Order: sequence, then C-alpha cells, then structure tokens
Amino acid sequence: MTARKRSSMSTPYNPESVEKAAQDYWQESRCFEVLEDQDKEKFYCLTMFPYPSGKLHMGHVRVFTISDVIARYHRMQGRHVLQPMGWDAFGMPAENAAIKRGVPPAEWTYNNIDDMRDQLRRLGYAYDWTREVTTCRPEYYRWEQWLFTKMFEKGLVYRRNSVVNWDPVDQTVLANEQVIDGRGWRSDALVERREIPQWFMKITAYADELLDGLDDLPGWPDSVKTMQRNWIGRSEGVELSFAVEDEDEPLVVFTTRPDTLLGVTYMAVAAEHPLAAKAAADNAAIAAFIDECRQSHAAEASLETMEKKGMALGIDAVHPISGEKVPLWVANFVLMSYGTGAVMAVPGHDERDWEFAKKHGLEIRQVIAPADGSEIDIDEGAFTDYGVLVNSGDYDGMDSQSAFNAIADYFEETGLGRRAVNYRLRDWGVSRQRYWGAPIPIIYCDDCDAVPVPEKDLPVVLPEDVEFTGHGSPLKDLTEFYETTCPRCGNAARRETDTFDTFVESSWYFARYACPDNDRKMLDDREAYWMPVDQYTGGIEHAILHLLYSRFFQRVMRDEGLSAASEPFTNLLTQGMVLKDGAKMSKNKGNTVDPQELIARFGADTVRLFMMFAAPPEQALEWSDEGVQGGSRFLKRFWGAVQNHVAAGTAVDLDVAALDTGQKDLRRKTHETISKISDDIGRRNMFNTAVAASMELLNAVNRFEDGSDQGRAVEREALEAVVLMLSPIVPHICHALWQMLGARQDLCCRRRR
RNA sequence: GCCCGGGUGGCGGAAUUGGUAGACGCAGCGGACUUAAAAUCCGCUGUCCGCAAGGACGUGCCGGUUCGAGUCCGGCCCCGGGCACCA
Repeated sequence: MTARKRSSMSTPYNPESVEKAAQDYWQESRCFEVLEDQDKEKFYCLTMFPYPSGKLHMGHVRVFTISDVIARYHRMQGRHVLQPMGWDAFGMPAENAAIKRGVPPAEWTYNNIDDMRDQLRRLGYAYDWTREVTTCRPEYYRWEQWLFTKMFEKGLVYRRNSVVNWDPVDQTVLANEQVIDGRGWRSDALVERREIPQWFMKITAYADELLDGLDDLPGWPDSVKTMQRNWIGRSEGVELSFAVEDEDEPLVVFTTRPDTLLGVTYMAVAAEHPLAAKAAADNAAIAAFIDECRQSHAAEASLETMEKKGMALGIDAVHPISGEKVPLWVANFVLMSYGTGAVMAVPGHDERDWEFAKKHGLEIRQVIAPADGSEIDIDEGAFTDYGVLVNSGDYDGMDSQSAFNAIADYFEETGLGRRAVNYRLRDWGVSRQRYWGAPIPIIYCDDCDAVPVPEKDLPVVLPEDVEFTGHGSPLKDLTEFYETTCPRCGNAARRETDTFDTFVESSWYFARYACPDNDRKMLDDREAYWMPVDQYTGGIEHAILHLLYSRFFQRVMRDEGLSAASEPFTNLLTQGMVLKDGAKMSKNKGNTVDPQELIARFGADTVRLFMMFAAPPEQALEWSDEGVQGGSRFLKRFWGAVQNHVAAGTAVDLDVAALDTGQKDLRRKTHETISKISDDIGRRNMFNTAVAASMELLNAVNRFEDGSDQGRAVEREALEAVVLMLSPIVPHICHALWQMLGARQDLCCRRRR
C-alpha cells in the first residue's frame, strides 16, 4: 500500500484549531518571556513598533513576520532571544479621529491598541508581552521629559525662531502632509511660512560622530549608510565675508569651491534676510516679492522643485579680491534656516547659478578650464568639474586644489574668512503645536525666562479628557494645565503648551524594553544585558530620520551615563514596502488589503508563508490576491505528507551503510536543503528561497515511494528536517506536526541537535 | 530638483563571487478521478520558426569592457522610497 492511497483516512488540516492549540501552548508555557541570564548568549530581535492606527495592515504583517522568523531561528540556534512589542502611540491620526468622530484621542488610541494586540496574538508572534511599552503613558514619556531637562542643563537644547506652515483661515499650524498644492487640507487657504519660537535638539553637535560611526556598522545596508552620509552632508570649504556698500555688517557666505571665487558675478539672500527687508522698505516691488516668497510650503521638496525666482535688491557687495561691485539679489531658493541665509553665485561653474544667470541676464564668467586643456563654451552650460584657474589674476594656472588652499590661506591671513566645515544636517526641531504628544517640560517665567521642570515634578502629565475642537491645541485653553508657578522664583508662570515631535518617543523605546517597569530610573542594569539591539527590522522609509535620531539619542544616553553603547542597532534589515497597484498600501490611498480576512479564511501560517515567499524582504512586494491559495495548498500537502508517514507506523533507525541509490539520493537532497536553508535564513535573509527549497524537498518526499524500512527511515529524516526548517516561518503547523512525529521535546524551545 | 533603491516569461520571483537565464510558486492548457462540479493527483507551459529533430531571439533602452554580462562600466527612460511637522 502506498502512502498516497492512505490519505483518505487522514484528518484534514484545520488551521484554526492547529493555531489555537499552538498559541495556547506558547501562552501557558510562557516560553517567550525572557529574563536576563548572564550565562546565555543574548539575542535582541526588534521590529520598529507600530503606530496604533486601528487595524494591522499588510506592511505590519510583513515586517513582524520577518522579525519573528529571525527571532525563532536564533532561538532554535540556542540563543536567549528577546523580542518585545509596543506602541508608538502619540501622533496626528488620533487628533484627526477626535475631530471627525468626537472620540478623545486617548480613548481612540487605547481602543486601537487593544484591537491590534489581539490581531498580533492571532498571528502567533514570539513576543515577550510582559515588556509591552506604550509611549502615551506618563510612566513612559516622563523619562524623555527628564532626559530633555538633562539636555537643557548641558546646553544640548535651545530655543529659537523657525518656520512652520501657517493656515491663515483655520489659524493653526499644519504638518507638511496637511499642505496640498500649497493650500491647507481643510480650509483650502494658501499656506504661509511663519516663524515662531521652537525648541531644538543639537544633533549637529554629534554630526561628526554620527558620520564616522557609520563606518563601524558592517551589519547595515550600504544604501542606508550612504543615505545617512549624504543627509549629514559634511563638506569642507571656506567661510568668507563680502563687504556690503553702506553697511557695517559684511555678508558671510560658505563655499566648497573657493577656487571659483573670481567667477562670482552676483550674490543671493533669502527672503527673510535683513538686507532683503531693508531693500523692501522703500521698494514696493521687492516687498511684494518677499510676500510672495512667504506664501509657500515649508517642505524642501517644494522649494527645490518650484520655479527659481529672484529680484535685484539694488545693493552691491564688494568682491573681496577683485574689489569689483557684485549685485545682491533676493531669491526664493535661498533658505534663511540653512547656513547664513546668503550664497555667492558662480554661474560659470554651478548649474543652478548658471540657469538663474541666463534667466536674468547676469554675467557668466569662466574661471576654471578643463585640466586636459580642452576647450569649453561656458555659454552652453556650467562647467562644474575641477580644473585649472583662468581669468583669476594671481591665481591663474593653479589647479583647483592648490587654488583652494591659496585662497583659503589668503582669507585666513587677512582675517576676512576661515576654513570651515559645513553640514547639511540641521538641528532637530522638536516642538509641535499639537495636543496629542508628550508635553515639553518647560515653564516660562517673566523673571527667570525658560526654566526646565525639576525632576521631582515630573512627569508633566498630558490631560486625557479634553474638549477637542481641532482649532489649535486644547492645552492652550486649559488654564489648569498651563497655569503654574516658577520652580526657581515661585512667581506665577506659564507652562509650555507645545508637545514633542513623536520621533522623540521612538528614539529611545528600544532601550526601555529592557526595563519597562522601572519607575525610578530611565534605564537600569538590564539595559546593559540586552543593548545594543542585535537585529533591527523596519521599513526602508525610516532609513534617515528615525534611524538617525535613534543613533543621536543613544549617544546622548551614553553621555548621560545611562548606557555603554554608542550604536543602538548592530544589524539592520530594511524591509521593502507592500505595494498595491504600484503604490504604498495606505489608508489615505484606499488600496489596503485586510490581513484579518485572510487569516480568518486561510489561517495565520498561510499568511505568514505567503508574505515570506512572495519576495525577498528588502524588495518592494507588489501585493496579489492570487498566490495566497498556493501557500494554503502547500501547507495541506505538508500536513498530508507527515500524516501519511506517521499512519504507516514507526520508522526504524537509519542505517546509512544499508541505503540503496534512491534512498541515498533523497538523503543527499535532505542534507543539501538543510545546508541551503541555514544559509538562506541565517546569513542571507532570503526567506523566499528558503521556502522554495522546502517545497522542493517536500516534492521529492512525495515522489519517493519506497515503503521499505530504510526507505521510511530516510523519509522520516526528510520530513523532520522540513518541519524544523519551516518552523520559524509557519510555527503553528510545525508545532502540531512535530508532535505528530512523536517529538520528545518541545519544538520552539528546543536547541540545535 | 537632490539623495537611495528597483526594472528578468502571462504574474510573483530564482540565478549567493562575471560562467547552463527562468529554480519554486501563481495563472493557463491537456489528462486522471467524479453522474457532475469543487477539491486532489499527473503532464505541458519564455518568444518566434518547425510535424519533428532542431534553430533563432531573449533579463527596461543605447553603447562599452570581457573568451563569456541579468550581474561590471558610461549615458538615458520608467517605477518606488526619502527630503527634516505622516509615521
């Protein structure tokens, strides 16, 4: 009797009951709850925690499954694995829901967390739920308020004016996302740039360390490191000053190309620059232009893509070497917040300057010639390469590098400038004019200025039962919140009503999982055991901001004596987007697929299997409803194969010396597959090919119709291998099949043989 | 606009270090089982020419390096992500 003929006698695969049984077992045995154990090799496996938007989406399922596969794999390798979960719970959607449905943001958020926690449980992830962290709880955010006050003492935070998007109709600050084609998303009013005082964290103080640290992260993708390097944008150049006619203050600019200095034919300042304001005072056209510049979206992408516009100010600067007059312009592409708010323009050797000069009939002067002696026509386009200086007086004939040094020396000797390092990176503005966030722990006193809230008065608790109208933050109208006394002098004072950027919460949560229950310290000894995170998995969309802020915070915590680690994440896996119809799946676009329905229909294992099989984790995954079926079919075949094998009775021990050719072939296939899958999961993060290899081995088993004692022993070895190898990906069915195969040991907690 | 990715059959993808392009799966077609359908199982399936044997073409486009290119180099096109207040 062949194995296949027996299939009619078997019980069918029922994912719902199989998965319930496995999940009950894991919960009762508490096998994913881990305590610090110095004798065991720790492995901290972390996923970027979700924003509790209401329901899990496919992007969540993908990233959590990737991380769970890695966690379970390392667990099987005998490591002591921590995989926690929590909630990035502050943010705008809660306020939007409050406006739309009248539910307080806190209530909406806590309900969503409860729903999503249930959904996560149904997917069978190996989480230590005892360490759950929720960022909107005072016991969490009190510690970032505390750290902020420590940073204040060290001068790592400061307050200055900076630009926000202002909706003049709704009288409120808008996020970039809320500005659509330059207009407010609700009011449709033209958005204005407005300057208001805001708090900043000095991430630039760590710019060099954040840059150099990238060289010590071999476990990070090169693309992410390159993006961060470019974002920090360290450049070496010269800061030099141009005298301005009839002005006492010179105009200071930074350039990486002092070798092109004699090619400067005009200069440009930002619309907010004092010189522009001065020129506007008695020129209505310039005033109108500055007004026009103000009416724009604050996002860099819109500034870079909009039409480059400018106006001559009628003021001249004096070239510091030639003494020639250089006209001053105001231009919409120069930003007050970046550098000094002024740039020198070399249209002959810079593309943007060239285009601007062409458009406004400004002089284009060649001062660099190609090093190879070839001819160029500067009228046809800017020449941006390094080369040999021409039309530059004493510097003629020097190469760019020598000229850089000679000109830099000249400025340092005359005191008109100096060599300087410039960063593209700007300090981190953390103030948000919103309600649903962690209050910034500052008290304003007429006599003492801004005073940090003393440690004994922390946390500054965000009131949760508030009237939410949508017209500005309710905190601004809540006297019992903002009325207070100055901690320094005791006089009546006013509390800060702005809250933190939600990136603040996500910049240190990974460390707090080590000791979420400590109500006396931000971090304790347990942090030293678990940190740094061994494997961090999350969306590629966080390649810069979240990951850079976290690297910054880790260093701030280190310098505060809270941690020994400089880098928070040793290995990083950036998972690609889940796309549908070529675009990121998102509620906004209405192209979501609900994982809940698929789980109800096929079970969690099928959904997990399909997500891992459909594409390698780093690539974008284009969703297709077909293919899930295939995963389900495979699991049924898998179930049937093991069941048929077991139904035929106990297999004898394998006698390697006694195998015939066919038996040897299957055995070789088994061991080749083990070797391949270990590499695929353990080194390459190629879960899709690991699944494919498992399918191939199972196909080979199903073709193998050898009922002899040794045939059955070889078949058993193959089936056991498939169960073990697939268990990180489809843990529930493997839990059941492992028991069916007569396991003496629990699968998920077993060590490598 | 700038920075970072990606583009391979009808579809998702494989090819790990420059060495047989298309593993595995989906869809499709043919067959078995069934009164029938579903499910399941077996077989075929890059395109074109051919009854076949076989041949030609083929990894977004153009060019290059190499005995040999999906893979390396140069130039382009298209798609996705990020651009500092979406998370």
